Amino acid sequence: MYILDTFTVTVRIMLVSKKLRRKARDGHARDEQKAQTRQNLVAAALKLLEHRSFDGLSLREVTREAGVVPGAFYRHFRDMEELGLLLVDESMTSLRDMIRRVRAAPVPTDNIIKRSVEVLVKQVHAHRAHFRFVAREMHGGFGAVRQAIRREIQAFTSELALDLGRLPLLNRWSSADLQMISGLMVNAMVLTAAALIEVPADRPEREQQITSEAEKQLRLIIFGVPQWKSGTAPPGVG
Amino acid sequence: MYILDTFTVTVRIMLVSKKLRRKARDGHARDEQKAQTRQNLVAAALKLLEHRSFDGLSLREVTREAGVVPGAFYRHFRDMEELGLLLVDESMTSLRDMIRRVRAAPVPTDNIIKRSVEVLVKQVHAHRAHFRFVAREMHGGFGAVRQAIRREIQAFTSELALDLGRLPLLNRWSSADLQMISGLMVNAMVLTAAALIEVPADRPEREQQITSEAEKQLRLIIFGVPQWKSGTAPPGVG
DNA sequence: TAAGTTAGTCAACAGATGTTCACTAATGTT
DNA sequence: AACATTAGTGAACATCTGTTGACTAACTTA
Repeated sequence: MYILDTFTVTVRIMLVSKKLRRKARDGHARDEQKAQTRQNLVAAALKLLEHRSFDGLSLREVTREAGVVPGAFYRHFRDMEELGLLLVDESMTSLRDMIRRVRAAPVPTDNIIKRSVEVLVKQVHAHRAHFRFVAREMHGGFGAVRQAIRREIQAFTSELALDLGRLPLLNRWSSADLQMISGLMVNAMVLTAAALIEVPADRPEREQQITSEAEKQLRLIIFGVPQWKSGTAPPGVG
Repeated sequence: MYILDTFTVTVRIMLVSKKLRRKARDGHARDEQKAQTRQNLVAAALKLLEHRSFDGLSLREVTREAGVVPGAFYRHFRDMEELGLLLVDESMTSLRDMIRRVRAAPVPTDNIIKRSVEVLVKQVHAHRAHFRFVAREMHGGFGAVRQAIRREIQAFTSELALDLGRLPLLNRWSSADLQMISGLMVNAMVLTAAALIEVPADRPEREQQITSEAEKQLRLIIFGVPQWKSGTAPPGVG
């Protein structure tokens, strides 16, 4: 009886030993541990979103993948929706980093286009899951998430329009037209990213093909501008 | 005892009375009824896909919406996947109808672009659910469906490239370049369709705005072509 | 008219889901 | 050293899921 009780206690301690993952050094061990779990949940979600879309994703799957009991989810998010919106936030940060990187170079450099595509490819590789999430949920079934993404992409497009306005080639265009052009470019970039994500890891030549196509497309868009007059058209076409 | 049995029978008949929906006139009443239910299932799925995406959709939801018991699903499809592939098929027929309609006009007409966008808008209104499905599942989480859509869109793009090659403006371009240009145009059209779908029914001015933006984009793409030489670039840009 | 087919029903199943609750032990605070 | 806080556990719940099988009445065919 005495021995049995001791045994039971021992087992119990082993079962909850996960809590010992980190020891208390500074005065914030608890907050750090919480942040760690929260990030585990986010990472788990992103991993699962490789094969499902967001509204085909269950709360229990996420916690299972994160190595945590279902109820623990509620210590971090009220909803799956709240998780989704956090993912949007994180993902858009990846996008913003990208444009910032392009802008960081001295502006009137040659080869802006080539450089931009290079940065895009690098960023897609570094944040594959984020880009996949954006491309997928941009048209996805989860209303709140979709709308959040659209709003952010809209803002992103406006930023790009401002940048484009500084190029000598484009600095005489109306902001509405610049908006349109940057819209076209953002579309091309998002779809390029989506295509890059689908490339199997063992087929690098497909990737080369996609990037050179993207460069061509961007060139075509930018070079179309001088030829283009709003409202008019060449004979036999527009 | 006697009365009770009669009552039971009566109730039973009422419960299954749904089968009387159609009477036997010609010799195919059964097949017609089956086809009708099948179409109900498809329509139910499309309706539900207005707010969910395909892998967030359950078999039971579909049958419930179609007014049929869950087991009945298997008389028509083996899987949800089979249903999904049928939806792809139906939806792509809508897309093909569209390009056929544009092509039906005498080719060297003026205003090709305006006409194309008009047809696009009409088609989106007529087959809203189909276009939503394509836009959503093109990047969606359900592998088989996504791949089927991509394959069809690829074929669609090639068709368009052929058509473009017949325009006097473009008939000297390599097929690879034509493919690239039509890719750009298909992107713009798909995204335009996606944007049109999101327009609330009570805001027709948003729709006007989207269509005129689409026209501008297509013009820009086509007018960029003469200016554009593969591999070269204007000073300070490419 | 009799016999055969079958679309759809009903009932049951094993399992997965979101959410809640009391509990515990490591952390933080006094 | 005593106290309060809380991240994570474990168990239970009602509900939903996909799939199966036996059954039946409308249809078809002969």
